[in-house]
Amino acid sequence: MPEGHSIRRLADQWEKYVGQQFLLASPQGRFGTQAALLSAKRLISTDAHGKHLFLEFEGKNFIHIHLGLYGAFRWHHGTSTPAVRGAVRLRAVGDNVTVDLSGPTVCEVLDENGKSAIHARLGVDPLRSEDSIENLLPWLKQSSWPIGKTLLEQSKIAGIGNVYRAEILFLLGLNPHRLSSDLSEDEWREVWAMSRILLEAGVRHKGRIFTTAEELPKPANLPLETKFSGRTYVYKRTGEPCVVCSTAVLQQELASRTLYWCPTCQA
DNA sequence: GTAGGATGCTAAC
DNA sequence: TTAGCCTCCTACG
Repeated sequence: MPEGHSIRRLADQWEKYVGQQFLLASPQGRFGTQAALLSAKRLISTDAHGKHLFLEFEGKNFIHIHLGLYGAFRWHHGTSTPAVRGAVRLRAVGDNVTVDLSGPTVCEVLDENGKSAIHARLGVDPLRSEDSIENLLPWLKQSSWPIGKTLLEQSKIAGIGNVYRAEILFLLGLNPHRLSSDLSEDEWREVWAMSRILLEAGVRHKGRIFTTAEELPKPANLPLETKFSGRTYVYKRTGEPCVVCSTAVLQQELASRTLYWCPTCQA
């Protein structure tokens, strides 16, 4: 689940508890010392940038979390504290909620400078309304990276993962191997706009990626009244007929991740 | 019921 | 470059 939309959603969920005190513990042990340090402090604010989540506690201390591939939060509403299930790195107990975090790639406490350093190495985020792709255009114009690689590069564009990469490129009919410098500025603006639309939809759909949803933009030349059997157009659909042209969807490695695409629609 | 891959990154080598 | 994280989902039987 954890592409940028999931992290934004988590920040929104935590936002409801701003002002509350949390008792922090690390049942698994790996976050024990730092949990003790911040335990019983009030939650001050939340922030999400790309796939990184920040929870600010009193004293300008930030818990920085990156879920990686497996990481997950489990929310238990109510006053009873449930038994720990699995390897829980961080348990936060508030007035009316218990939140368990397991399997993150990163869970650490940072000060303001540490947080700034993370922001500094992340690119523009389609879910941060103040961000735009305009300042990145000069870099894109001279980049020889294929766009399928650029979209996953968190230091340039933050928040897009492997599912959204495949779906964004398919919806716009872009060949993933085209060079970043080969796209016009307007094409990059379209990529940005589509990224925004899809990630925002992911937040609305409770963190589920559902790019074929009715209200979303459709690929060009989509036959009328097409019925979809899945939540994505090409992601994880190797060998299945493309919904537009019936060509078999291809699978191929690009930037160390499995890319799915239609060689006809994305010629 | 079980096996295996994955929406991703870090740290060790 | 590779192992590790340690969970969830899907495909298979």
